[in-house]
Amino acid sequence: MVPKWSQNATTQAKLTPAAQKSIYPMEFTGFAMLSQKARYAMHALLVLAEHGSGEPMMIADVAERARVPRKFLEQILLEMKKSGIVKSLRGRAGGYLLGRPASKISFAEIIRVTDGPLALSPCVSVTAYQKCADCTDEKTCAIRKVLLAARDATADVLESRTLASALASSRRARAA
Amino acid sequence: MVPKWSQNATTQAKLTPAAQKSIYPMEFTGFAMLSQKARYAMHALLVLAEHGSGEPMMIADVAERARVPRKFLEQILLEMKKSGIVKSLRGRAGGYLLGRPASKISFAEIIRVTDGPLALSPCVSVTAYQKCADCTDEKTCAIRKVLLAARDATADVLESRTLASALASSRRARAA
DNA sequence: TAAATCTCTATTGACTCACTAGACATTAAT
DNA sequence: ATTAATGTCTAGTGAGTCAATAGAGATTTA
Repeated sequence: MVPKWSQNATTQAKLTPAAQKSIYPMEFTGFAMLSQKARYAMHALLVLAEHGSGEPMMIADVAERARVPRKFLEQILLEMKKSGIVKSLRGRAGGYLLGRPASKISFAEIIRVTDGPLALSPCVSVTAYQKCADCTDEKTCAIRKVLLAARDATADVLESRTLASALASSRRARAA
Repeated sequence: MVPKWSQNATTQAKLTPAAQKSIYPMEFTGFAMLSQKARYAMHALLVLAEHGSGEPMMIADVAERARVPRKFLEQILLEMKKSGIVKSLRGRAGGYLLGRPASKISFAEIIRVTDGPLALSPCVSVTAYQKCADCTDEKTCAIRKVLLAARDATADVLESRTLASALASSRRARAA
């Protein structure tokens, strides 16, 4: 039950093939753990945000700067495009650009696209609500109240942090 | 990419075998979604909390009251026992009891046992920290700050809510 | 027309999830 | 001492997910 990445190094199981090839040579488990895809997406979008909104940036360049496997990044950026987070230009001098100012792209949005809703349970999801099948009374459910509070706390943080604010805070940290 | 449980009913894919048999006939996806095991654990522990600390309660009874498959519940309670959340009596008139007062058992603890750390990334985990492999400087990482704030927000909520407080709030809601 | 780019679908191997099965150990009543 | 009732433990299973990889197709510019 103990997640593999919480075991100490000597007892650690062998790596997944993904992890062996990936720049993240660890196994992750944990109920709220972001997928590799989400981490890749955040890195790539920060690269695009840093690059600015002048010329488009080619997938290959983004892949290199963000250290994301190129073919995987293609899929990720395609999803980002479908959700409006980025836009693309095709053909000869094509590439990717942010779809909106970096200050209008929150981490909550990025994570929802790659990994789905933030809620701990469908019955507390704002973007994808569903009643639990066994729940006799949602108003009095002891568990739902807790999960709702947890979701709201997470969402508050992730909605308020944007690519722009993250970039700014990291620049501030670097300066200091 | 859109998680299946956020699609509307008519386009919903067929259920997993687990979901078909389970009392939760839905598919879940979502980065922070609790496992079925965690939900079962919370239900079962609330049943034990409600039952009180007098006589032990048999697995079979807990399973029925909490509506959890009996064999699966055995495994869950065994893990809970190993972490000290419950204790058991073996033999003829055996059964399970909470290992501590319900006011000393937080949801954070339950979830950590069933689903692992609360952190969104190993580098922000308090209970199972690990450095990310690609991270050149943790102090200036744009992403880490966001994930850390999210983890802290979630943990604050889940650490503060206990079986006792959940039970009380649900009783209050029922009275109103 | 060719070259460079993004777009889309399919496939893969290792792993996880939610169980299920069944043998084993312990205790209390008879 | 035996038996019945309980918890303990290990292993297995089928469907599904994750993190890619492969390769053909569409679009644009030179």
